[in-house]
Amino acid sequence: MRVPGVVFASHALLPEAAGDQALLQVVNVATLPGIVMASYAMPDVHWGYGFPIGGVAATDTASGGVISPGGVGFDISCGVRLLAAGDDRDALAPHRLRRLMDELGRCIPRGAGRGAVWQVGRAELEHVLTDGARYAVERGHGVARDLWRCEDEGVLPGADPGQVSDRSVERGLGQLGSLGSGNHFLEVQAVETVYDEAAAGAMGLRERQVCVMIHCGSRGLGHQICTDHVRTMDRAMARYGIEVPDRQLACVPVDSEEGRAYLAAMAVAANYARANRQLLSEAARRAFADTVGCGLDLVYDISHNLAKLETHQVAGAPLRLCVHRKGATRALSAGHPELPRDLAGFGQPVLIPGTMGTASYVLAGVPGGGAWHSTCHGAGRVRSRHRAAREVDGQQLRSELEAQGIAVRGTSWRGLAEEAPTAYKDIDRVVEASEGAGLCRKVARLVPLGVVKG
DNA sequence: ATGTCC
Repeated sequence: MRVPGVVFASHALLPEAAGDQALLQVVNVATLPGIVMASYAMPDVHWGYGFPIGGVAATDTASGGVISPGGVGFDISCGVRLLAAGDDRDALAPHRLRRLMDELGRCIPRGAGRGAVWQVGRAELEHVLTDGARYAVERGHGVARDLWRCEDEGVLPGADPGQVSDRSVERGLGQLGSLGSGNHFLEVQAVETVYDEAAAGAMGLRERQVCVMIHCGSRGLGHQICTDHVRTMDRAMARYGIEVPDRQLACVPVDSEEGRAYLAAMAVAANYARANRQLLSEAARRAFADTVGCGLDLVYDISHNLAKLETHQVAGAPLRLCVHRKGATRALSAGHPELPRDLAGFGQPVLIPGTMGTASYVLAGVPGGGAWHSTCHGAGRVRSRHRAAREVDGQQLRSELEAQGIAVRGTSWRGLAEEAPTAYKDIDRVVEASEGAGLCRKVARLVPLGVVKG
């Protein structure tokens, strides 16, 4: 290990599921060339590809620091977007909620492969890949204000479609504006508790308000980009004299041909993911307008799978770092120049999707935030998909959720069972540990009214 | 996460 491993967690949250190698992965990441300060893990840490999910690692770009696709994940720029409705939950009587959920269930494409809100050709897709959500808005899929409330204003700079394989583009063509599967969802929620009135007010949130949370990523396009660049780096590593304890940690110097190629391709996938969430927002807006007649204003949009080049003070000197966040969310403190002007006094909004049927959170960045201003990203899995599918009956789970008043529009019974709340850590404990560790503070807690499940 | 193996 070149640096220590630092795990932010309560004892109860430490990964202990049989065979969960997450803490070994924290150790493995600590061996990467150029890593600075520590290999960090958030309270929702669990076993991932190479890096743990919930891992944060920064490398010094000026002294051979590496970039590793495993430190971003296969679902590049997977993230969350929250929209606030004009209506409060009191206005959403059961029959109106049912109509709304039926319409969302009809118009939100989801599941492996199939369906997209926006059918584009190659030329149009290329604009999406370089200009992300901004291009979607320029083409009428949203309003200018949406972009002010997106991380990076909806566009990650430096995207080069020339670094992306034909196969990646092919996979991306038919999926623009779709949830995908696994833990991805679109939920109708209500604000249950506001912890910080001033911050919530600035974000446009109040108690009892209806919201829409969208959790999805870069679909097959991002997956293919990760696959392609892991293979390239696996072959190139030896030329740079790099050895890693796990082939899944394939990496190259940030400042190398392969490193720059990955970052340019990663930005392509990030822009696809941001446009994807923008298009799904527009579909949700149409469904709300048609069924309950109210609008949806964007609260924020933020990724939890990304590497970014950031300048941080290390031992009193500014260093240009490549900060990998995989299942970890950036959480800038108040006053940072990258924050939207009207939110500058409150810290970066951090959107935490809970497990299906449980709560979700809005958090904010705090001064002195550790781990390069990062915090948790969600509940964190504790049981494998296989085990959850064996132990949970999807149809029974849906009945239980409906009995709690949560409308469910799913895709497959098995997929529903794999995402059972029992397969995940308790989101309340994860958020409590994150706040307790000084990584963020609570702004609001939201509860589900209806879920469209990928 | 992922046309859950080109």
